[in-house]
Amino acid sequence: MTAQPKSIVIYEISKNKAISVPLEHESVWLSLDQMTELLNRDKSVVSRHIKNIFAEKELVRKSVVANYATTAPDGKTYKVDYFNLDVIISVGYRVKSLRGTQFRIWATKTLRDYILKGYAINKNRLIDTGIDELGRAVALIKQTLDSKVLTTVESRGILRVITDYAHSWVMMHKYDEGEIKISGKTKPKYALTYDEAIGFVHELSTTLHAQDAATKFVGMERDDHGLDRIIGSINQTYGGKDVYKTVEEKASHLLYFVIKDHPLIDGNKRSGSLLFIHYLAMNGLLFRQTGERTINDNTIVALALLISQSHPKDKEIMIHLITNLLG
DNA sequence: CTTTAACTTGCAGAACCGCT
DNA sequence: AGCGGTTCTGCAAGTTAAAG
Repeated sequence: MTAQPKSIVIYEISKNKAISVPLEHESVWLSLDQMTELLNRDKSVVSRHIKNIFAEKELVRKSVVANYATTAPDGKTYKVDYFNLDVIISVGYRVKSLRGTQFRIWATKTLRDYILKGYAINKNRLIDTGIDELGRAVALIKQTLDSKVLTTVESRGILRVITDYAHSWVMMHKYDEGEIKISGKTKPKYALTYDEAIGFVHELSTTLHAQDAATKFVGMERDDHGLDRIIGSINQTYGGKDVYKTVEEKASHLLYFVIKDHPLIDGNKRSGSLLFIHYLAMNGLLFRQTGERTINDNTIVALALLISQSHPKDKEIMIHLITNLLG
């Protein structure tokens, strides 16, 4: 495996010096030489610490080491061991130096929360590429969602990844932008009606029941006309103008309201997602000109989970997030 | 077989810790 | 303060592996 890892600066030593920590395969990997620089110690010292870490069975070698090929100045390639975050932190704790101390403080503070996700994000990166990062988070869980039936523990874990991620994203944006604007530029040409919507919901519940994948309450309306109200509100006009002007905006609110207001006894996430997809499709926004989906099923699953976990005060940022993903 | 780079090991000094 | 022990450290000298 050859790797020229994408670098992200995450560890600032001082105002004008920082160490680049490469991100690869959803984790952080450093070679011996890089750790030497990071921790400001002789290579032999780092080497010895690593050896001890494995000798003392603090970590198991094969689960934390990757073998890459690097190209030396002479053009030859050598195999170099890359050590993951666990090793970097372990060595960091053994090294006695100012650098080591700083690293430990930084690692404990900054990294711990991100280890779960497998990668670290610094503030600027988060602001610049927040939406891409969510996409990455979604991609990360994609395999899991695709490949197997989830246990409760696993789905909780995945949920935590999404919500943790979303939380940081929300915080950063709130802090740095102050105000959130809702985007989108597609004019609606199709309006969803209640009858149509409830038809879809019933269809969904029939399908799910046929697959034995739902309780009998899925698709059953609560008795407060919630769904009707939601559809009314996304079609709502004020002074002859739509309150929500674009398809992106309307679709986002539709998804958000169905999940958050739970007009159905059960199956709100699934129904909301279905109506969301339907609404996008009818307004020609589900597919790009290339025929590729604007928003794939996994992303919608992630969004649905995210919305259901989100705090009501973060409604605008959720809407913002969805409209951006549609953009 | 030689060169080169990556990595390990031997060694001695320094810092530290608990104990007397 | 002095002692024995441990851990960490850099240097120098080693081994290992890739490739001409």
